[in-house]
Amino acid sequence: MDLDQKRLDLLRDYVAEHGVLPSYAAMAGLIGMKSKAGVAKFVERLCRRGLLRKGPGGRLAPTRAFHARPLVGHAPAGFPSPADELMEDALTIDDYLVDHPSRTVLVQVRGDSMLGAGIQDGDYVVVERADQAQPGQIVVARVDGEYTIKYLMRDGDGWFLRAANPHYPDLRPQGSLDLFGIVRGQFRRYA
Amino acid sequence: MDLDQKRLDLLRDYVAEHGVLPSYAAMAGLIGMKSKAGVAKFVERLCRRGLLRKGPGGRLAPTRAFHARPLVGHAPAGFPSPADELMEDALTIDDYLVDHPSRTVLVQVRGDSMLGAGIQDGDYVVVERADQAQPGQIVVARVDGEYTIKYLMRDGDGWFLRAANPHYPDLRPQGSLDLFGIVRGQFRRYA
DNA sequence: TGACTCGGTGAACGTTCGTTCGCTACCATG
DNA sequence: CATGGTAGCGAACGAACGTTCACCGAGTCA
Repeated sequence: MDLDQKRLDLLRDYVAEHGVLPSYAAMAGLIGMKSKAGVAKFVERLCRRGLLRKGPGGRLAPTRAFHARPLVGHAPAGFPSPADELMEDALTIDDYLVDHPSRTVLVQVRGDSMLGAGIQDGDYVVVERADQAQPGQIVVARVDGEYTIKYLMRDGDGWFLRAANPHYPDLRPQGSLDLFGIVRGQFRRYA
Repeated sequence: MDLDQKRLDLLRDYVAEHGVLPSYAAMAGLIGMKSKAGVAKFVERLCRRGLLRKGPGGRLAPTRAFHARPLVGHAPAGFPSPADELMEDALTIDDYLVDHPSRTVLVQVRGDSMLGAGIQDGDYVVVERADQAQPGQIVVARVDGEYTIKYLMRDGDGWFLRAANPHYPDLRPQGSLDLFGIVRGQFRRYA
């Protein structure tokens, strides 16, 4: 329904501003209704669409889908008109990049040693704390007292780190190579 | 306080799972208290730290800071021990990448024409819908019926699109060049 | 040792919440 | 025309909510 879509937008704006869903009474004022009963039916429609749900104690909660951004298609493959935002495809950036919130931190990258892997100076990487990783993964490690982002590699002589930029030499730790975490994702903003 | 930090983690996990803050009673069970009054004081401490706040109608709401992920420093410049997570620096990925939620969509990139700008095949870009842009910005545009991601450029002959990959020729639209949106950000996940 | 703060308990209180029910209006379908 | 489904109104209800108050033990400082 088109009217409900308008109301949904108002709801999203409210949540963006206040961080919580409004009470039924407040929602009535928000979306232009006069009775809480009307709101209840509206809410039930949203639940059916999977945008809201009722958690423990009957508390109303927004779902993933509520926060998700529409994913309109591919480029340059020619994607469908953005008008038909069926929300069939949608994703939440944060959820997509972070698997284990409590073990995850962000690190801003300095330098161009990983340029070949699409990681530029100034980019942020999503790092999951870990003390072991697989060869081939991009990791944040401390080697000889300094933190760095590199590919983790292994050969007959043991573990070492390799930049994606061929101008950098491989890094073989003198002592131990201690891992800070595994790079799970990356993001960047344009001016 | 260290104890409150532990409780905060529990709270975050709860919110991650249910999408809403628990009631005071439920929170008591969660963090191991026996009275709602104790919870009220705990909540007040979190409000003072700027992690929660009370919205309209006294409704408790998580703030930006509540959702933010710790930003531990820079690499490879040698960043401070992750132990001192003062949360002084923290950011919310979604907020960082999206300025205008209602005008923003995500598009998955196909092809390597923007490789030089650090945008790889399979990456997602954050696109803000717009029908005009500045020269030099990365845009999604439809040229001769096909959508594509390129630098928007302008010279004496008018507007055209340029790939970051020098193997691709400039794209000069036969008819009009219609803009879909401006690329505001980019993100990617590693296996 | 006394005074004070801080984190927590337990109970009581008034409010606000979401639910429910009956009703009306509209609109498509047969 | 009758019919059934959908959208909203208005009022009433019980339950759950967050607040408040008095009280207690542990730590701290003079």
